[in-house]
Amino acid sequence: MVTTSAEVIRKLGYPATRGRGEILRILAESPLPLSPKEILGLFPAPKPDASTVYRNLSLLASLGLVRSVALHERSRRYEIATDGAHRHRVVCKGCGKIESFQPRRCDLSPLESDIRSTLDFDVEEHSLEFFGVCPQCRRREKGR
Amino acid sequence: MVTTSAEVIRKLGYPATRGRGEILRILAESPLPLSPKEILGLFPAPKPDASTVYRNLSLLASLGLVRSVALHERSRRYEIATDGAHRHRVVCKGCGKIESFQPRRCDLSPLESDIRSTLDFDVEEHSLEFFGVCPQCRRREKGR
DNA sequence: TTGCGTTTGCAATATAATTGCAATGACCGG
DNA sequence: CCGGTCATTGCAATTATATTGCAAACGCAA
Repeated sequence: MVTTSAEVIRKLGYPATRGRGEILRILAESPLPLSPKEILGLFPAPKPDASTVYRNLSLLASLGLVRSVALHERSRRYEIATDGAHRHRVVCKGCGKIESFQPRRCDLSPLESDIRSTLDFDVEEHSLEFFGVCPQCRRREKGR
Repeated sequence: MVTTSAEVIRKLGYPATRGRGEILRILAESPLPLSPKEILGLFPAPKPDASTVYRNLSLLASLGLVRSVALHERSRRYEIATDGAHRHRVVCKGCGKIESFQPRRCDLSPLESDIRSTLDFDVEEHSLEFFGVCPQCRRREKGR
């Protein structure tokens, strides 16, 4: 039995509007985290107002259906959170290119217990991003 | 022999202005990463214009003397990068409290070689932040 | 289909960051 | 120590990003 995103949203107690469904679809189809503006750009006509996109991204994030990704940029980015797969990013310092990858292992539990015992924080999630130079920019740098 | 921050800046080819020295001092004395606005607030009079703070933070970041920290907030934060210590953050989802810590071990090199071999990116740095619930907010949640 | 509570579009507003330009400041050579 | 040069600063305007109030439109349970 398939569970549509609309059903998920309704089960969580909110009306499944067109905007919400589209945002989840757009993010699910994107290999990269998207900014609100990019999401709006990918909306089929009629495009909603930008404020609707912002409001829905906040709601979906608070419901745990999307996740915000911080990449040291001016604007936030969002990714789908419903496919369970935990992903990390590599960002090129030269050209800004973003690549996602799913780590073979991502065992930060020793660190998380450190945090638990030292700071008494319950850690619920983490965000791990890498910054470096992509092949193209490396070649360009070498060439100089 | 002591090396003042002014000397460091000059050696890198830029005039050592008052603003630059103060920013480095303020960040060096802060246990937490600060936003540009917070940094401005900590400036002794006469306070510079906000644009000066932004410009100098960009410059100091490009020189590698400060580092920006992304905590899923609207504004960037900055920390001193000259004390060598690599730090991570734990942010409370309830109240926003930020704690810094220096991990006992932070060995992400297996992940970084993964990235190197799979994506051919040269990884130069990473950013690892944790999000959870602090003791106070946990108590408050339980109490409800 | 109807009614009710939520969401949307729109416009205004808030917040963060960037830029152009004239005046000021840093610092090198003498 | 002083003057000249070039970078930096303050100021004001501008852009980018995000948030909010409110009336009209929509989603959905019965």
